[in-house]
Amino acid sequence: MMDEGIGWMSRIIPEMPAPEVKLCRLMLMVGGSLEEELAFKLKPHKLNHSEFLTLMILYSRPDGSSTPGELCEFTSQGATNMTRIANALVKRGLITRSAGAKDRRRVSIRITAAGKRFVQKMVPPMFPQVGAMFAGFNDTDKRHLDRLLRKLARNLDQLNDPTHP
Amino acid sequence: MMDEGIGWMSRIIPEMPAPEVKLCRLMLMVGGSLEEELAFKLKPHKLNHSEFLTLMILYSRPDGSSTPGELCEFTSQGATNMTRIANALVKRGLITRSAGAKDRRRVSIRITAAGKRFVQKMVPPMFPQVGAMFAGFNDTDKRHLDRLLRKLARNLDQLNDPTHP
DNA sequence: CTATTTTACTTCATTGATGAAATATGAACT
DNA sequence: AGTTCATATTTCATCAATGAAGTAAAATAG
Repeated sequence: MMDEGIGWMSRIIPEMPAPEVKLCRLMLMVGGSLEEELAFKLKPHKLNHSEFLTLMILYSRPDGSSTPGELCEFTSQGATNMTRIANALVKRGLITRSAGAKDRRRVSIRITAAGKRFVQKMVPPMFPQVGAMFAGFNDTDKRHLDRLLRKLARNLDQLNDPTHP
Repeated sequence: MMDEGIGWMSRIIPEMPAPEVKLCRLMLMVGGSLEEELAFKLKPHKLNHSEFLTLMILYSRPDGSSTPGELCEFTSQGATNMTRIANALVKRGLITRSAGAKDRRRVSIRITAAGKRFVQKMVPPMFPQVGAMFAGFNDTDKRHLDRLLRKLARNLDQLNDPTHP
């Protein structure tokens, strides 16, 4: 269906790099499905992707704490949205927000015991679905996919950044 | 960075399928970057992803026309949003909206001559970037990536659908 | 042939994410 | 010390996307 569309297009616009364009569309589609799937699994817990990711990052830190700025980097969210996320998670008692000790501009965000329990409860039931996603993938497939995605990620990063655009 | 986070996590939650979870995160990250990159290229033309995709689908149809419902399917957008998209594109003169002839519930949406010119003007400059994304990918890499992404897409589709959930 | 149900789309209210501006603290300069 | 500049976060206004309810035209049932 997408193949037809792009096939037709490449007949009208012959200089189009059809295979690469197809891969782009594929990536976008799969990425979209995956987000959708994740949102679906998170909905019962009243979390969205960015809130979940924020919580998971806090969970995965030895000391369970970070700052809004750091979390913005790690989650690639804007500071504005991080404020909202923190508000939401604080309201649910999953994290705490406290004035930074050393630099008082920095706000310290820390996952609570309830937050940790919450993660421990909600995450494992997602594992089977994650497994099912990769049904039919052998170890070589997984290694290849990992390698290709990482290379793609690097290329994408360099695309706008590249110290000399 | 992500590797560390997941590495740590899998130490606390040993039943986690770490390689698969990593691939998920990778997919989400790469998908996100790609969306971002696309949004960036579209911004100067005052289009967003869904509007662009809608326009491209119309462009790639032999008769240049469709209906909101069909476009919803193809773009995986909600009907509500399709109304907004159509409004926006009509306002810019890139498409027309007219009452359906046969079935008067169906609205006919058609790309205009101006819309086609617009596409022809804006699309080719994106090609170099698309090429750059796949720098260092040989044909085998591309074939592998295509195959793995399609398999992943199939698995994801079956995940919620599967005729008997 | 009318009454009900279904389909196709639109309108309205709400949510999540963003950009621009405001606030507050710390760092650097003179 | 006092002024200026940079950094960290929040507030406010706006937009895109969604869900729920509304409207209008077909399809179907009685």
